[in-house]
Amino acid sequence: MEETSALIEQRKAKLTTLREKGVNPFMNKFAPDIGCGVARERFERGELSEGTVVRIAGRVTAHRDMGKSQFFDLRDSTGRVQVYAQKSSLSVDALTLIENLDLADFLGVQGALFRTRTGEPSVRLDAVTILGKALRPPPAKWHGLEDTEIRYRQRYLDLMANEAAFKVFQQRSAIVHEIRAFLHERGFMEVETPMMQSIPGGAAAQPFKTYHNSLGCEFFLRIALELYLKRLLVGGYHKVFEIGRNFRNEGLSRRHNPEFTMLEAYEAFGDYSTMMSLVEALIQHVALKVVGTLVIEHRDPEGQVVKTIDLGTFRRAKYRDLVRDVAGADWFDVSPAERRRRAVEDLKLAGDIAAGYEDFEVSAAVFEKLVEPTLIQPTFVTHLPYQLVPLAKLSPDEPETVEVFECCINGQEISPGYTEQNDPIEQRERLEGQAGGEQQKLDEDFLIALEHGMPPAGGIGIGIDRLCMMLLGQESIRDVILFPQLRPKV
RNA sequence: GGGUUGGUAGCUCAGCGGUAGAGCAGCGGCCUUUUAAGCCGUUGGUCCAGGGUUCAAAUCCCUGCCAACCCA
Repeated sequence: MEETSALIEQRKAKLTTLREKGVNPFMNKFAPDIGCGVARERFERGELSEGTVVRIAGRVTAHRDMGKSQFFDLRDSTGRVQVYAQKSSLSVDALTLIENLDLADFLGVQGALFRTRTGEPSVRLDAVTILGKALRPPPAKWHGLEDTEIRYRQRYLDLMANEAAFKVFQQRSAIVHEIRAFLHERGFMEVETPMMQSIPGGAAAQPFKTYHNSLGCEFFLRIALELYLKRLLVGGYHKVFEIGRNFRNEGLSRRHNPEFTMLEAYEAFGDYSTMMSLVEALIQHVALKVVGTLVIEHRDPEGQVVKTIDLGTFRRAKYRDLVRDVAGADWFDVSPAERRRRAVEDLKLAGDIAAGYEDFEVSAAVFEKLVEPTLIQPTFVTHLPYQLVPLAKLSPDEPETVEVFECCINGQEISPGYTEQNDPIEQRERLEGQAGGEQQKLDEDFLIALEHGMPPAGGIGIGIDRLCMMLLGQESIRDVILFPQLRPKV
């Protein structure tokens, strides 16, 4: 970006002026003794008294020039506080600095706390240091930055201009922190497994390819964590989890980013039922700690509540019952050909049902298109057809189904979980017979690991991005990922 | 991949065949407690790119690029 504008030239000229007068506009160090927002709050609460000298540092976000009196707002990650400078009492250096000040510059300020006539908690500037000159103008101050493309491509500007966005990513960080705390508390060990895999497994998805020069072979970026975490159960760890990036070479949408963050956790001697309790407790823990409530409100841009999600109770429902609710009580009693006809003609799913779809995939399309989007309140969908989940164990009571749940909230699948298959012979058969006839290679090493004996176990995955969308009231995955993937700009 | 909407000053936007506009920011001036400070003055443009229609195109048409939303 070599483009120049008058605004940049003006700022550069001020930079030169500062240098000429012996002021270093990019000071190496300034040690604040309190945050801007903290100083303001503690003064307001009476914990700091008038006259207390504070050292604060932050970005200049507003400047009100009264002539001999100068006011500006200094902002850091804790908030903002007003600084007051009386020109007549400034040193020559400080005066030079104030006169060459621009919005977005970083300053270090020392001064005493006091209240202005209007009662605004302020710092009376006594000494000032410029810590980092901004050569480009910041986005406008009260419209914020609305251009979605700039918000995503230059997220730092979004964070600078939009307090709501700034807060979302602080909360996302808190969510991940609380998930770790919750799992550590229950004795889970965090591990890291390969992102580059020669056989990508654990899910049905298109992988990204890459190449290792000195090994001279292709690798794939992982599409799931599952198969490596189960190897660790074989190795003897009983409770493991990983939070990490998965990569899927598929479309982008409001709910899909090519790289996304998953939690997977496995517990030896657990099953899908104990894992359901774990997911429920985990989501409730995180909601209470980060949002402070189990009742999550989603609002439209005007601030009207458009959706309320009650995390207090998690309903349990069977897959087949939910499909029957939308497709007819006799849905599973008619012939496969009739089901396909009804799906295409009556339910208008022509575009969602490929010619080669098998019978269970027709029902799966009904579930995905007509049931899942309606599951706003937390629902564990159980007893899925076995073809959908080749890595889970069959239900003893209903052998056409597997011991699996899909936890749907906010109309999206947020967390699958199941009783993990630990029979190596059956696992091999299931993987070999996997649906869709995809030429997916078998991960022989994984099957060998199972042959060495894996304890019965329950496993879960939680899509962290979708969890954040649900908890933080964001309708686009791009609003909970700091740097979402966009087409590179030439 | 298809459809819809959008791309104009640093930011937010108006203009939709006839001289390129506003608010804020910037620059100059006034003001010793302001806070979306105020008042006076003022600078600033590859109207996303390329082609076409026209006496005349930001505006109409075509192609392309980028984004958002919807659909697949």
